[in-house]
Amino acid sequence: MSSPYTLTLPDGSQKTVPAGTTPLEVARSIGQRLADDAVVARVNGALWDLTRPLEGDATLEILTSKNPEALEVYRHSTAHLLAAAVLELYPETKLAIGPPIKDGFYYDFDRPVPFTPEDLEKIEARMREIRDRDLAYERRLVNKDEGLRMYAHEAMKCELIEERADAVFTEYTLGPQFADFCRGPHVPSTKRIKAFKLLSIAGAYWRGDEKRQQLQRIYGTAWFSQKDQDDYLHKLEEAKKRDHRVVGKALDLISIQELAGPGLIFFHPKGALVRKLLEDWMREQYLKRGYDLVNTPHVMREQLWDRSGHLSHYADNMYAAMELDDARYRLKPMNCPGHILIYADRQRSYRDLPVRLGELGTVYRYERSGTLHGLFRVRGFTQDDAHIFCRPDQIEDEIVNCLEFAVDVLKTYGFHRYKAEISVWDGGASGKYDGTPDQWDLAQNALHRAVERVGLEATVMADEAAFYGPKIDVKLLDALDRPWQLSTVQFDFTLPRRFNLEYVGEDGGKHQPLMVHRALYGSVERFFGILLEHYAGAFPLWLAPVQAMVLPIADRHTDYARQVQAKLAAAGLRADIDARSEKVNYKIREAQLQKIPFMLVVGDREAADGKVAVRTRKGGDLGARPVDEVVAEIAAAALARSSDE
RNA sequence: GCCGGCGUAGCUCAGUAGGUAGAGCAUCUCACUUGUAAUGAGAGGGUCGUCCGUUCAAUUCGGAUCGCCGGCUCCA
Repeated sequence: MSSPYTLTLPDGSQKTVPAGTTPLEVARSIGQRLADDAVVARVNGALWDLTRPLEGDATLEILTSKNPEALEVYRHSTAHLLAAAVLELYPETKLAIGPPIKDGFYYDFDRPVPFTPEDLEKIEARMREIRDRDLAYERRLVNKDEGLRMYAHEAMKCELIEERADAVFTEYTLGPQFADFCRGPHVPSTKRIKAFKLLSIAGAYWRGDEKRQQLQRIYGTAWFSQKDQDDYLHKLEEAKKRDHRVVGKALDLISIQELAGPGLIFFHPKGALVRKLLEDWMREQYLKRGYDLVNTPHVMREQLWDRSGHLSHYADNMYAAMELDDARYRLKPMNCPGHILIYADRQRSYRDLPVRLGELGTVYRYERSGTLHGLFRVRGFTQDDAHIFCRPDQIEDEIVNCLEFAVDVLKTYGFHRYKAEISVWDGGASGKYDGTPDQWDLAQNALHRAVERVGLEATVMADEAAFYGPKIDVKLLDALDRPWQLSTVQFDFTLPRRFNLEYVGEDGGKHQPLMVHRALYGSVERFFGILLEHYAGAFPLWLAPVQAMVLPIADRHTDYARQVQAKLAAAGLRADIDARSEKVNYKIREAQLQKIPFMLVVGDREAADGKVAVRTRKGGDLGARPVDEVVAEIAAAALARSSDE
């Protein structure tokens, strides 16, 4: 029992230590710096408190602030600090859970009186006070029955203990008052916690279930150093500045009108122009890639939605029926039934397949008011929606084509980091999925093989498929490393059956085609918003609503400026002229704020020599050059659709 | 939908312990004719989101409602 332990360290070396040694002591024996920098240990693969004695031979790794898992532990400990501060200030508060999350942590509380922003300051101050007391995070073993009695006043904790705890569970204390049912591990003591800040208060449902009580969640951020935290807060500020709602307003691209209703987007002239470019590009691609463009009505009889199953599965998200003289009509929430009707309008031969029907289809969905968000979550939006009907032997190629198309979209718009998620079923165990095991196998295999063929990095999400079929989603990281979901390719085993879709096979018999939904921008509105944030409003040349602004220095240069503008227009460029009687500095500032790619300054010298002084929004003053040369160059750059400038 | 916060000029925001409001920018007018990120002066502009209530009096207090923001839930 008291025989020494043999520890295996990450470099493969071995170390013998007395029984009951803690990881922290081991770290110290290696070096004081390591001990100072240590946050948590990994013992036999599991995270372990630095101060928890080892229990036998083990592999041991000391995790320092360089390790992402250590940061999670650190944030979890900060969450405990928050809870301890809240209980000191507001002892009647009940605890729910307080996990680390990306960039920080939160803790959920139940308290009759809501927290206010002023409370947040008080709590944060108290956290610092407790931190300075340097209390230890002490791990204690508690017998389950005894624990339930100890936590009797904490109903939510009891619920968790009942559900998660073994016969003996662990709790972590912080000083004499605070104890929390918790798996741990934690940093050794509160003085380890350096930089943190409480950020916001929000409502959250107990266990994420909206039928249960609503708790108050306090969000915070925590970092190993003040600098890391400052960088993070700075990044938040930057993100705020490129918020598409702010930029969209500043550049006069879009608006949402209260009189018209929430979640409904108005595209102003410049926004509409950019949108047209996005749509034109997409339609061009459809035709190039063998899709047929179709258009389907915006309102259709309710029977159609009954047949498609939307009425029974999706009615909550649909606008209410309109009574017309002969029937009830519904605004379309999806384009698929319309495309299906076109497919089914005539008999299809196996030779006709694949049939690819595409539409920029505007759909309306009733989204709950609290979920609306700028262009990202709206009630009316346009999907670049296509449905592919094909034979089983074609499906893999079709998926490959969809994925290549999706990657092309990403590259065209300047997104270089992305990955795929394949959502599969649970194997049929739950019975919640439609379709036969054969269908699921066929479809999921096709998805996996297609991902491999395209060379996409993909993760498999078990039991995340839609009930009607597996899918693959493409997610991207934008200029600020924020993830967005973009393209989606989804199998549908349900609709072909509901609409009795058929084709006549080689054998003369009738067969059911496979059907795939796919949208690459997803929603044009949302994609527009993502682009706005990605580029911070500075659209690349080919998308910029105004590509060049001609700036006459004085009124006498206006005529020459118009000639320059005419040349730009003749080259197919969108050029404006700022002929106001203002100083050049003023005009430049405005053009710059409008993120116009090229400013062409013309004064006496340029007018005399047939030149323009070129200024780019990024590069500043580039000097004077012949007009024709400059126009040709800009036109060529626009045509190249470079995503960077 | 739920929890919390917010709603004052086109924009960003100040203000009134209840006595019908103010700045900067923008707009308009005039002067300046300008050389790479804001020329100066003057003028116009708000039923203080909407409705109801309390009050001699409400932008201010109370209630309702609409919208927005941060989350939760849900999702393209």
